Amino acid sequence: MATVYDVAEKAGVSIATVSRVFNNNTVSQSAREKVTAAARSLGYTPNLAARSLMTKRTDTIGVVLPDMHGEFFSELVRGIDAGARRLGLHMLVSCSHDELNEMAAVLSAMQGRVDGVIIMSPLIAIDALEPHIPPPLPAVIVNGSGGRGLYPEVNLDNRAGARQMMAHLLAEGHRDICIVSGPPDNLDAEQRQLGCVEAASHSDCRLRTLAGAFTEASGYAAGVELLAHNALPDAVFALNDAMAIGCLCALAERGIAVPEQIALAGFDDIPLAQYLRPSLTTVHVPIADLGSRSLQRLLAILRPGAGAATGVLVPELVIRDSSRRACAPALR
Amino acid sequence: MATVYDVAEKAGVSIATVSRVFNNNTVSQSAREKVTAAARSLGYTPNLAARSLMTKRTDTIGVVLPDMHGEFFSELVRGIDAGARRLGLHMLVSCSHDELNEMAAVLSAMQGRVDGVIIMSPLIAIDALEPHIPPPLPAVIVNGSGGRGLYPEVNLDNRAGARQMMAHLLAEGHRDICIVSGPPDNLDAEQRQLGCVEAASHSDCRLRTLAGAFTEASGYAAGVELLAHNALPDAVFALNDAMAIGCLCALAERGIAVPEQIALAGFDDIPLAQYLRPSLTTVHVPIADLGSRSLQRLLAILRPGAGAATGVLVPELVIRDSSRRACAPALR
DNA sequence: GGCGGCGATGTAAGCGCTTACAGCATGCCG
DNA sequence: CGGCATGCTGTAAGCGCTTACATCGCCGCC
Repeated sequence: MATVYDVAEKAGVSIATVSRVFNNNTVSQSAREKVTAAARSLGYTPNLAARSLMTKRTDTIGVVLPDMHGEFFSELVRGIDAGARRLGLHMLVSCSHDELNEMAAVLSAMQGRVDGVIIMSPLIAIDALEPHIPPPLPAVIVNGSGGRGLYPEVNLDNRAGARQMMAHLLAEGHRDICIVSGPPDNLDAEQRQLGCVEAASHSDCRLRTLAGAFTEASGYAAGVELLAHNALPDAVFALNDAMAIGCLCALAERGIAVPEQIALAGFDDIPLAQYLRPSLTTVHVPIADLGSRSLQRLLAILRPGAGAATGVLVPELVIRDSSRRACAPALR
Repeated sequence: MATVYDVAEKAGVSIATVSRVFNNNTVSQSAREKVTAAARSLGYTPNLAARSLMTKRTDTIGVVLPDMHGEFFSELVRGIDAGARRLGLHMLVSCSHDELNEMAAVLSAMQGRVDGVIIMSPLIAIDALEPHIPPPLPAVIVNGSGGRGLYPEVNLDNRAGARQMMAHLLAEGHRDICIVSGPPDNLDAEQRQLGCVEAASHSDCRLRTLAGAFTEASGYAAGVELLAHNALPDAVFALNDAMAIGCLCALAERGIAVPEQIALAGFDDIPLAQYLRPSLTTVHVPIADLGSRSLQRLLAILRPGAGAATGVLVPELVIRDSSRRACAPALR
């Protein structure tokens, strides 16, 4: 690999000038041209390790994620990557961390490789995690409430989303609503559930809960369990779309018509939600926004001056067929 | 930040000894203990830029991906990440590259940051891409056929998968089959289509093609178009599951029963394929394997000695309800 | 008892880069 | 015409680390 010395020699200038050319510093036009030509002909690329040894920057941000499947993961990463690339930053990703130790290990391994991290940790409470974030490492927490305010957070207002859905179901006249919950200890799931309870407490609604785990299989199981009892609820609110799909499958197998006999709703608005039969009423979560927003937040720390955006995203109710009052089935 | 000098001083040894402790070289037990203690008390972490300046390694591998949504992306990354973490490697990810220039830019930016790259490029032909891979950068190509053999490839045998599905549909007695194709120039799509044509040519089957784009919406559109003609085919084979779902939606809206009036099949076996009504016959693609396999391949270059696994993964036919011969609907 | 061998340690030389500082024209002002 | 600000360039130091090489005991053996 060619170095600044090779380029300098070939261009007939000093290494300082070469460096200046590659850092957009003040260099005469003629020198700049000589250097660029020499660099190209030698196939020179600055050695980034050496550079970051001097500059103390890596131009890389770390992304530490839990064990996520499907859309959520991809969208979030896309959201971050899009922003990062625009800013000339790279993205060091590490996923599938559901345990504090793993998380801590990854965070300490990232130290020195990244200028800052975006951490998503729906299972591990932030206050437990905070001591494991190496102090000099700027960090932003995504969707994990409960920090002591040491790190900026970007949160999705799961509670508000759940409240909206409940309000909709109540408005449709449902008074016996069954929730299919998320995995225990999952913060998103907890917040969604809380929203439901809040909304229900302001009404004369009966609320039951069935255990779920954010997977299609657990939704299916919940559907089966539902059918085992003789009294069917008016509506089922699965706390994510995957479970709603599993549940829908169970109901359809037993010949229960949705929404005629029972209304169904999900949460997340995954792309195919609108292509289910019936199309699924759900809460739209702007996942990519969550990613780009957290990047902005991180950037506000790394490059002071840039203003930070707000840290709360409010999801939006999307009403489709699966929750509509029994009537002529609409076409999509 | 503390350096080797600080630790050396505090431990009363030389910097070489400190370095040796952190690189598992021969050091006396007593020295090792003194150094570890000093390091911990100072919160010392080796500076990775300096280290890789010396060692010429970054312990990081690059992952360059196209614009992918949904499962595929997450699963692939999970497959790679799982293997990488086990080996103490990091993962620099860059996604959403559908254009040669972007791809080239990212590859050159990765040079020096990674020890090797895994490239997936279903839209850009490999022989066009190869000149843009910086020569010193070890690379593995995932699922992009057509290279000149300069780089090892890990491929999914899309063609074999499509042939299997066609064989199944033919065995079920379908002789008028409609394919919903993938995006133009997408290599996976092309291979799948080729497999279909091959299989059909050995039979007395009539094959039609409708344009698709691997999205639910395009599948829906294809379904609508299908219904516009009066002669419905016996079976629809959507070249991925997302389109099959869209198509199913269009058929259901018009009251066409699947599989009674028309059989339907997809490709990919996304997790929820089995939770559709009817459950979707599809071709199972071991995506995470694709990721871990390509990592293995890359490793075989980086750490010679480790044997490389084979580079072709054969997908597996998964027969569910959507293609079954008209009969009593099975329960899942 | 001297000597080769061996294992642990220290010394010092860089890895390739950025950047403070100094040097050197050049041009302008007094 | 001297002096000084200005703009470009070169010199050299040093970022924090690894590692070749030299050093130094120390042991066992001839």
